[in-house]
Amino acid sequence: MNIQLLKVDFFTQPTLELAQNLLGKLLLKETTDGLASGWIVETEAYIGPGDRAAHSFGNRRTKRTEVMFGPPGYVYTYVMHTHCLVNVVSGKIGHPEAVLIRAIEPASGIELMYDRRGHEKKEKDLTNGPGKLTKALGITREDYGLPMFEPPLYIAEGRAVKDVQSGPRIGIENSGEAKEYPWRYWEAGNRFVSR
DNA sequence: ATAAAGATCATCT
DNA sequence: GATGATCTTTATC
Repeated sequence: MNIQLLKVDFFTQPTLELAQNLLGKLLLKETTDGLASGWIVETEAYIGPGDRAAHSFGNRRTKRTEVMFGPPGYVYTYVMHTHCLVNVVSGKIGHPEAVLIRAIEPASGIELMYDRRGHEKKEKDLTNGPGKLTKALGITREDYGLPMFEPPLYIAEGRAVKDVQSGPRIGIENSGEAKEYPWRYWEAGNRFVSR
């Protein structure tokens, strides 16, 4: 496989466009155990200032959301229920926007994923959810703030996506009107998409 | 006061 | 049984 890392300016496009263009891209993570990667098949956009569902809502700037205010192309990891979630920071400096990676399709290092997730599981269950893919790839809060265009955690050119669908996001029922925003994108027909 | 970390409970598989 | 942009508690500044 010829891995072609994405250029830095790929991340400078508008968040909603980036969320769509990330589909089909290859997400890679290198650890001491080896390399694991997968194609991104599902994403969600979070635009801080006007998005109640975002941690950076209302330009709330803290040490925790700090990375989202910085330049795009960086990793924003968040721990929830002992599970870890990954985001790709987007928007220019001062704009707390990010794209949540909800699901990927295993590409390489699959054995590694089975070791982390459990050999009895089906391939589909390895990465079809935010908390799942982070565990499968070995992404932890330690990866917070790392650049997404160089090892050990980075994104490269992947496959062309046939059809992109969009719709309301998931798991943010208590976010008021923001829950209606169709900022969730996924590859149509891909079985690795959650739900 | 703010941030990080661990837990609980409803929902889906 | 597993998962999840939450919630509560404790640690740090």
